[in-house]
Amino acid sequence: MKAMAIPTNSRCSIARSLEVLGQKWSLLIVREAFRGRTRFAEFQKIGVPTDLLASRLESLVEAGILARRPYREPGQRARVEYVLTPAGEDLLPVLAALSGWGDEYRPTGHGPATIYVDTTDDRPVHLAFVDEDGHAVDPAKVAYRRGPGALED
Amino acid sequence: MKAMAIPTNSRCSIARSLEVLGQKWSLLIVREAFRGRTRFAEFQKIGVPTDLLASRLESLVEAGILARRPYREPGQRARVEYVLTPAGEDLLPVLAALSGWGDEYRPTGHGPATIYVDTTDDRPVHLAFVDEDGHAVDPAKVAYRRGPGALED
DNA sequence: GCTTCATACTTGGTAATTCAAAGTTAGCAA
DNA sequence: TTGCTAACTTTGAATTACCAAGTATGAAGC
Repeated sequence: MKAMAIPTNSRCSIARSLEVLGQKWSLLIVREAFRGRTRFAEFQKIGVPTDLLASRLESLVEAGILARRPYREPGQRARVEYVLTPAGEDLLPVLAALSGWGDEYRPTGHGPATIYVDTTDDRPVHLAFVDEDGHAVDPAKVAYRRGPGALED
Repeated sequence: MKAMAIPTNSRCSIARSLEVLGQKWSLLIVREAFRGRTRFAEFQKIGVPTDLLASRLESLVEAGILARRPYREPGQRARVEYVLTPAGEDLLPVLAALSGWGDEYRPTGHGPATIYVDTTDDRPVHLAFVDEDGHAVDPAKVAYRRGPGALED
């Protein structure tokens, strides 16, 4: 139970997100959480060393991405499992962006291992930039600009 | 000039993307490239140690995200700079997803440092899941599913 | 020709992080 | 009291990151 505080000092929201998510295994643990995994032993299957898994779960809980939830199997002692919080659920676009890019530029030849669907009708959806009316815009026309919170440099 | 090969072995496209992008500083270097930075000395300003910067630039070039381009300032020797390739440009959704999440869940109180705009009319855009007709769908209804390239487990 | 300068890296030493494997803890059951 | 299981800790070696200093290249000025 060591400190492990994650400082939040950058003006850049990408850098701040990466303070939590940029550590090795963090996003893969979140991915497993989206796949319905909740328990230490289940997360372990992705190959993360157990000491790091314990440390990353602690960071993700501290960052509000996962929440500890007690559970008890019949005839077993009480234990804890880890479930996505709303902040964790909102990481789905990050995973979708990474998998979309990986499918396009680092393909395996087996097709995508993950797809994203609208659960109301099971139709596939994908990430896109949309305008204020909710209509997709040409991604080639989208640019990165400085916002109100940007510093000079 | 050492080897630095990046293996691509995972069936998961998120893991494959992270083989390149998950290394420390990689995504921040890409972010700077989107801000128009191209030169070693410019990238250095974000605080990355020079040995890592050299190593990351090499990885990003090897991954096809950046390309080396010779240039020459008047009265100076020929040098190289680093520009985004199409594969690199297509990382914009990854940055947008990370900054969107960071703005919401790790805010600074100064407003977003980065916004994304449609360059045809300068109107703000944001990332969303869209259906095949290009219409935004409720993000709470989107789920992660296994695709054709997934392995059993 | 020799020195100076700027940019783009290397190198060397140290600190921090990651890894694999083994050990620990807590409570339940036989 | 012993064994069992899931969830961690600990240990020590390997890798990676960090910082400061140094090197390489070629143009320009003297």
